[in-house]
Amino acid sequence: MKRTILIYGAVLAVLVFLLKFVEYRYIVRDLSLEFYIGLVAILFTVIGVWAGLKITRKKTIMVMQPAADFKVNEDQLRQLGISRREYEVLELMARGLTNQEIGDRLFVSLNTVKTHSSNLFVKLDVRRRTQAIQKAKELHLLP
Amino acid sequence: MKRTILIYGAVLAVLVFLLKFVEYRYIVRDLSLEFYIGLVAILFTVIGVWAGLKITRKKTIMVMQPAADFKVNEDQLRQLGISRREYEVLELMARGLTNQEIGDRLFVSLNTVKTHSSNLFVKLDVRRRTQAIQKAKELHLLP
DNA sequence: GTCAGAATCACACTTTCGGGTGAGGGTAGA
DNA sequence: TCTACCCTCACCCGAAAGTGTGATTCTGAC
Repeated sequence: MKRTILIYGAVLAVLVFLLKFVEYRYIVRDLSLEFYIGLVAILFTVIGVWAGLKITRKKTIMVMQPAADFKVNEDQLRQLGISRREYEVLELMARGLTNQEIGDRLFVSLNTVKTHSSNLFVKLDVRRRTQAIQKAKELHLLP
Repeated sequence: MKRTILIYGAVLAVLVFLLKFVEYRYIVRDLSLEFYIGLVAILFTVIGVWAGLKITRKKTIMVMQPAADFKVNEDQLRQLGISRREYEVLELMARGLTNQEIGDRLFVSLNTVKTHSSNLFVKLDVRRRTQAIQKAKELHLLP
């Protein structure tokens, strides 16, 4: 947050400086007032668009979370104690792969995948892979 | 789309007019150049923010659509030749129930559920229930 | 260095799935 | 009526999935 304020302050300072610079050029070069004004207008329109998006982006993402750009709920993952490997297995599971296929993709044995999936089921409190997928989606662990 | 362009054009026209008006006041009233520039800057910053939000809002809403109101794609069901009973099995399958549990709920035997699910897999062109669920969601047969 | 947790694998065993085949009954349309 | 489709069920068999126990290796934190 502090850093954000600093960045915004710096940007503002640069803008003021730029304004003064443009003003200087205007006086020296004798460009038309309209041109000068237009330049400022365009510049600040761009600034406005940028600032507007920057400010609202966080809010927007929160609202659209269920649909488009999905973000893994990592806090939930940590809370449930799901490890990296287990999560990888979960992902492939959700794509409908068999344990053997998952093992092949992750370069581990079938038994290893079974172990991971078993641990996964305990942590997700389910009994079958279909339930695991279901629950993982509810908890925003999967899109 | 045409209306949008018209609206944007009108706004632009108003802005130009406003610009001229402010300019006029500047000349008449003899306000400082800095004040004038500042005014334009603020005005266009606001415009920029507004435009930026306006443009991105539509995208956001469109993206959110699939999540909110789900409607079963019955045409797709008919096209694939999926019967009522098969769809019921598919639904319960997606909830993570075993074939036995599905049978209990639908008051039919395990073998019947197996038959239905087998037919389902052929119609959906998949090999496992996890894939069937996945595909059914892609085809908007399931939420 | 030690210790906890993760990742890896094995093996034996049970349960669940899925494929294939066949078959009987019900219902709606040609 | 006959045909086509749906629903139902059974049996067999093999393939996945899931359980339980135990063991080794590696890594990061203390």
